[in-house]
Amino acid sequence: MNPNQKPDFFEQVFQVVRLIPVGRITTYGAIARYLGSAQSARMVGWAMNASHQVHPQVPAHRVLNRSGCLTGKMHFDEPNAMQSRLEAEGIMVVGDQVQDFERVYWDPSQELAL
DNA sequence: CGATTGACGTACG
DNA sequence: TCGTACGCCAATC
Repeated sequence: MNPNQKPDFFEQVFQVVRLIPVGRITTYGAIARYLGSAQSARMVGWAMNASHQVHPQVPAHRVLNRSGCLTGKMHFDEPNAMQSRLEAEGIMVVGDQVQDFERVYWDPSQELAL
């Protein structure tokens, strides 16, 4: 990376994603909104794309879209990895869609509410 | 430098 | 209620 280690939007996203508890998930929009870029949910997804080469391990598999669908499963080393990890954490996934989405949903602006 | 795409979300039909 | 269209911001072609 560049020596200009300013508060990158990407790093901000990684930080929040890492705070997601096991067995819980969140959405791109929720993270974007928490960072103040509510209308830049796409940037969150873009950041996730870089999360593979970043820091320890960013639980990108815990980040889904507003529908609770595993939109980014195809971007993992193996499309099956995302669902497998979610199921391993107790999250039921059927048809690339998370079950009990509302129950496992974790909102940073709510849990990390300032 | 300009056009297109993208791990999304909201609005409209 | 479901399907389609448009908007945002940044990176890549």
